[in-house]
Amino acid sequence: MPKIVDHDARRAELAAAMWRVVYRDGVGAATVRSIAAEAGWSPSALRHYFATQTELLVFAMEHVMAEAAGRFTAEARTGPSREVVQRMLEELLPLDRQRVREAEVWLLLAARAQVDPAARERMTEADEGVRRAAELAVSVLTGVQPADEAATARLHALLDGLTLHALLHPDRMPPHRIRDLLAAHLDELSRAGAPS
Amino acid sequence: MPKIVDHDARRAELAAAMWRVVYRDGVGAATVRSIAAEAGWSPSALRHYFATQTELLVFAMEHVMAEAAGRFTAEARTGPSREVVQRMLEELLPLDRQRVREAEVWLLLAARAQVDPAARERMTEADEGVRRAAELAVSVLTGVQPADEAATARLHALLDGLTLHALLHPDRMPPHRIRDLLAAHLDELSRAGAPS
DNA sequence: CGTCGTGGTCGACGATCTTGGGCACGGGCC
DNA sequence: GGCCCGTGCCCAAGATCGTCGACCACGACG
Repeated sequence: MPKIVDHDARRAELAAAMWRVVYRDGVGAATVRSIAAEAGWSPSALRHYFATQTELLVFAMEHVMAEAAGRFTAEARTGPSREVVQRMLEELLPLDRQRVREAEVWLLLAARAQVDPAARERMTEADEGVRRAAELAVSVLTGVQPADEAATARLHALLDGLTLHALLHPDRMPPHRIRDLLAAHLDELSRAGAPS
Repeated sequence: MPKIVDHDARRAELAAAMWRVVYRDGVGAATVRSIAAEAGWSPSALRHYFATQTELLVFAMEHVMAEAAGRFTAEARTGPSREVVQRMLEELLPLDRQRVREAEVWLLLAARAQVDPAARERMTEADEGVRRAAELAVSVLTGVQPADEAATARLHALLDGLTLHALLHPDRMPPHRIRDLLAAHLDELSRAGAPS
């Protein structure tokens, strides 16, 4: 049998090349050609590992989502306190330049999901992670198990809305303001759960 | 001097043609060529009224935003009650097929704003309208003048987050659920403002 | 009635993603 | 050790997109 390469490793390598391009030049530069050049291959080589550009974007997005999940499960291990919950959710928000760039890719995929059916279904997994984080936060802050479904959905929407505003108006929505608004919402959740 | 046409009228006509295409075939079909064909002109003719595609999108988006504003200032004229505020904000949410399509264009512009500087600044006006609506709602529900700034920003983020989720998971976020979640948030605002 | 600027079309350019055909390399088998 | 054939990879072309430049036509003004 012929030459054998580790497909999973190659896919991870290509995703890493894409993130290098995105971090350095922005999401606008994330073209198939530039990513291939960054990785040192021809554009056609990408097709052996990602049939379409959307697949590459989704794969790369899932990768950073998994990293974020790792960050906040590490946080959660220290115990489900109020501060831990806040830091956990902050891991999902674009509070530094790198995560702003990641959020740009997320937004690009959201827009593409309106057109590309493949992006639509695979995006679902991505923000299921955010939903679960919101669920955990609500459950911890209100002390109710299972977490209130409506409160979870509202927190989830708030997180994505804050992300969107951070991208659209970075001047009006600097990191500390995002943190404050999130804290205000979490405060209300705590009050609602423990009215005493 | 040569032939004279009403530029503003022509621009409105082109925007109307674009919305016909979007309503019928989705935002993915909103290409320069298809819009020109819908309007009955050559693609180059658009350039006399919109230098770039982004300009057309922004203009068309501003048009429907103005319509929405008209709808809810009509509502507001009946008096700033709790029900009026809810209906006013519901005008801004994708609760029917037509406004889902409008929200798709909004999302497309948001993604494009990450790349196209022209889209970025002009998008600002668009969601300033949403921000003002949120401000009015907060002021009415809490009975505090001027409206609490943080509460306004949170409501604004919630509105955009709900819109996003309605687009990404229409099955998990049907219209009545959007309404319920909004109502829950408005209830909390009322309680916070009038604790007695 | 002539002029010239505006309105409009055609064609082309550059960039994009995607696809098909072909070359090379190298591991398995005799 | 030498031959196969399948995998990996590239080149070039196709399709579609937004944008631009050159050109034609019409019509209002002088």
